[in-house]
Amino acid sequence: MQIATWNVNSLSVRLPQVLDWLAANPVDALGLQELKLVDEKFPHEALQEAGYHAVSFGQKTYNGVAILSRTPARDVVRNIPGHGDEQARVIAATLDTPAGPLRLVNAYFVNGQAPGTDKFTYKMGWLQALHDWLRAEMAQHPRLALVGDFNVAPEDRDSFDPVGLAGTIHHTQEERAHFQALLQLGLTDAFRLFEQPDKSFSWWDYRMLGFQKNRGLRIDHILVSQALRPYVTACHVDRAPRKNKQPSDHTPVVATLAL
DNA sequence: ATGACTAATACCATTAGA
Repeated sequence: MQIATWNVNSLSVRLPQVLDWLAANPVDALGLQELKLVDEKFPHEALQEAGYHAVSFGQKTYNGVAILSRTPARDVVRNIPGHGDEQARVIAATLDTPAGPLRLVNAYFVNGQAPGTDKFTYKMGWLQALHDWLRAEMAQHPRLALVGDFNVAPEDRDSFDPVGLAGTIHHTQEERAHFQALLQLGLTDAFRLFEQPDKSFSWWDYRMLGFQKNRGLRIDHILVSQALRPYVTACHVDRAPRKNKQPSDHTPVVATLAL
């Protein structure tokens, strides 16, 4: 089976591209971020016609996440239990595969704007809460994948300019320490299980010909638990949608699992 | 480089993204 993540930067605008992409890439599950719409406006019908069930957690204007899946999702959790949050950033659900259940956690991590800002403080608290909840979630669901827009470039090689951007948002020690803490829960970055091209990124700024110059960051990730890791047979970034007319600034990341 | 794009808002300028 294949699972994927894609920050679409407005599902209303990007729905045709999502449908096109799913037609060409019929993944079993897709985590979407930055829906920027309320649940009442979620395009269930169009996705159903494309062969996908969906569970969504939206809000007006900003944020919003959803899980699309070939089979119905169950035991849906919205946001981090016990962590009060006005922003719709997490949706988790269980998918039943022939080989057993797979727990999928799809998250739109906080951006954080810049170190020293209130938003950065919010990001740190959110990351800690996610970590603490995931520890319990993984104990309950050994076969777990955490996918989404992490808004963290884990290592220097995940940035087009690690020197110039050192210490800036997505590159700070604090953010990277939180990413490492997730790995210490037993999660593995599926992308790095395999040989990858240099300068592999998943986001490029809309400005200054960022994509054309490959001035990007790898901030969209698929992390798998120890129980899932042996089943991962491939993981790649699909740059193709970034070449669309009116693209999202992010592009999908896809992992293949022998499930 | 206080910049550049893109999307949403009950709006024609501001906020947010990363």
